[in-house]
Amino acid sequence: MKKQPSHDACISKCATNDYIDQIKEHLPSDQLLLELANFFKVFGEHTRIRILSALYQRELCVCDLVEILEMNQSAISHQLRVLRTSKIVRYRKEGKNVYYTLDDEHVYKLLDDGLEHIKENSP
Amino acid sequence: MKKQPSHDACISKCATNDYIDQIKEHLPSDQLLLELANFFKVFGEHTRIRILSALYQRELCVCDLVEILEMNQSAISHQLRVLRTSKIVRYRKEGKNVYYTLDDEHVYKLLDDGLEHIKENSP
DNA sequence: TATATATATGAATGTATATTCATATGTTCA
DNA sequence: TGAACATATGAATATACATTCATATATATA
Repeated sequence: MKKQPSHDACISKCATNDYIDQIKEHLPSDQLLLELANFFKVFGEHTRIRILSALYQRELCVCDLVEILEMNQSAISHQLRVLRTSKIVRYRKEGKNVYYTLDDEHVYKLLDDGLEHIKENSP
Repeated sequence: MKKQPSHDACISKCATNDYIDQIKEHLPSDQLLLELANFFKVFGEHTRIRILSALYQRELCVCDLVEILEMNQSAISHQLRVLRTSKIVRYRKEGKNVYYTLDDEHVYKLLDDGLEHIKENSP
C-alpha cells in the first residue's frame, strides 16, 4: 500500500510515492497537447479574433472583412488561411467571392466562454 | 425599410446597405478583443498547455512540474508567471514551496472544449 | 479575348516571445 | 548565522510569425 503524499511537502521529494509518475501517465500525449496548443494559438491573435468576432455575427466574404476590419486584403487572406487550416472556419466559393463562416458550435462556445472569463476578470 | 442584402453578392459592394457598418457596431471593442486574444494566446503554447494539463489533475508545486515535464526550472517559472498574470492559475505559498492550481471552472471548461474539438477533428 | 475584380500566396522584414544562463530572493534548519 | 533548497527574474539569444509588397490565380463581363 503506497503512502499518500502529504500536501504539506513537495511530493516529488517524498521518496516513497509515485505520484509524479501517475500524473505523467495520465497526461494526454505530447502530440495531442501540441495540437491543443496550436488550436488555442489560432484564437490567440488580435487580427484572427477580430475576424472570428465578425464571422460570429454572420457569413462574410473576404472583401467584407477587409472593410469591417479596415485592413490589408493580403493580411486578411493570410489569417483566413490559418483559420481554414485549423478547421475553425469553413468557406464556400460563389463566383468571384469566397464566403467564410465559423466552422461549428465549438467555435461559438469557445468564444463565448473566453469572453465570459474576460468579463468576469475585468474590473 | 432597408433592403436585405443578398447572400449572393459581396454585401460591401451593395451600395444600398449598411450591413458592414452594423457588423462593425456590434463588434466588441478592440480593447476587449485584444484581451480575449491575449487570454487565448496563453493557452496556445506547448509548455503552458502541458503545465495546465498537469494542474488539471492536481495541485502541484514548481518542482513537481519540473519533474513531470522534464524541463528547466527557470522555463517553468517563467511560464507560470505568464499563467499567473493572466489569472489562469492561482498559487499559495507553503514554506519553501509554491503550489499552483487552475484558477476556476472556466479554465477546466476551456481545456475540455478544446480537447473535444481536437478529438473530433483528428482522424 | 481583354479587362476588371476577388482572392490567394511567396518572399522579405520586423516584432514578439520561449528558453537558457546567471543570479537574486526567500525559507528552513542545523 | 550560514548552508541548502525552492522559486523568481533579468538579460541574451534564437525562433516563430504577422504584416506588407509584389504577383499569381480564378472568375465575370464587356
